[in-house]
Amino acid sequence: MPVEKRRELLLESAFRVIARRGVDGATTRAISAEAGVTLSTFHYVFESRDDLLAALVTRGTDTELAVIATALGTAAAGAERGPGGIRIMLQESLSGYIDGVVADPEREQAMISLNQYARQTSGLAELGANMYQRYYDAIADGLEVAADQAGVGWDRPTAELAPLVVAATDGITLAYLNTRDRTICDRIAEATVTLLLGHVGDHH
Amino acid sequence: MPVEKRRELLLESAFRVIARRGVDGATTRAISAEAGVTLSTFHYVFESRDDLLAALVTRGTDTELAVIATALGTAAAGAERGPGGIRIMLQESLSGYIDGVVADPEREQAMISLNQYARQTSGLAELGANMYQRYYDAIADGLEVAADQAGVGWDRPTAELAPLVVAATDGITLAYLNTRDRTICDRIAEATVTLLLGHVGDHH
DNA sequence: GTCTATAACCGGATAGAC
DNA sequence: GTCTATCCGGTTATAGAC
Repeated sequence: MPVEKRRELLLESAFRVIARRGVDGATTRAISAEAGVTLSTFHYVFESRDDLLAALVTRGTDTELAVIATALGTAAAGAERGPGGIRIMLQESLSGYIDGVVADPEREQAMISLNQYARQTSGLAELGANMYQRYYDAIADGLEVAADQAGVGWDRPTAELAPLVVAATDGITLAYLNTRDRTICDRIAEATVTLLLGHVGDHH
Repeated sequence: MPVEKRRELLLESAFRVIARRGVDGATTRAISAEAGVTLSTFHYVFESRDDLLAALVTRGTDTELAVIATALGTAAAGAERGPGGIRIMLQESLSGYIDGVVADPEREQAMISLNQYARQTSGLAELGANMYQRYYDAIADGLEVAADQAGVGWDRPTAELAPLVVAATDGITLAYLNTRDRTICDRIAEATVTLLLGHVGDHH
């Protein structure tokens, strides 16, 4: 098997192990076993465990951004004109996010675990800071596009609204992971939608 | 030194080590060194590392609840009558929370690390679920008291509003840890206050 | 109660055969 | 490229002296 393929396989295996047992539970042995290869193969592909984890952190950020972008994109595409269009778009985006969390809570566990690892690992810490800025940018973009589509405007820069959305998704994720109660998540989402609608101006 | 005193000392040391290096970095050696005792003393007081961590998780929840209760209590005590009183009380509670996060981000790192550890440790997982429920209860109580004090009411059960507050604090914490930008936290707090004020009824 | 010393184990990483 | 075998450092936990 070519190195590139093995590399991908190992990254996916590592992510699954992290989802179950956290970053510190993701030993080189556990990852290799999950991928069905031996320890030597691991080290043939990656120089070290740290090497794999760094790759996984950047990859995780990128795929997460792609997910956000498509989620916002499809929701925005279906938006009708007027504030009602924005409302529906926001509702669908957030309930779509909740669907994702409920369908695969372990994925979120893994993302949180990786974020935390990055934050307290020198060399990856700046990357974590960047990660949030990129989330903010992506969401600000989505809000912009959606408003254009609906023919409305925001009463302040979307760069100031985006952090509210990210904070809401973080709050939703932690609420679900800790309580496993979707109703609570739906309430947080509903409140977030109301909040954002309060910042919709008459028209662009 | 009596066992009870050593126990407390070791728990505090463990918390500090976790704040710096995470739960997995909190080895028995590191904790013992931080406390200025040897490994054997550790095992004289605690049966095992797992034993200490379990104790720390429950203790962490309790102290956090106490912090919340007093923060809400003092903020509520100073509240004037009418919706304006509620607004000030909410603003002060949240900006006080942000002050705490900014003053000691590592403490929050430790809380997050412990919460995550509890969630994926069998035997402690249920405790994590309980933890959030207790936060909800404490905050619901605080909202109730504050409304009484201000002579107003909420347009729905405070049990439904409390998760919004917890989600907001989670969002604030993660925003700060990842961006180190207090301005963003203040915006999230301000939005949360506005959101909650939207649920204040005319009077109780 | 607290120490030093050590047993038993697990983790990352490498050597060398194939 | 992938394997088996091994080294080595670090970790939990315990034994036994004081």
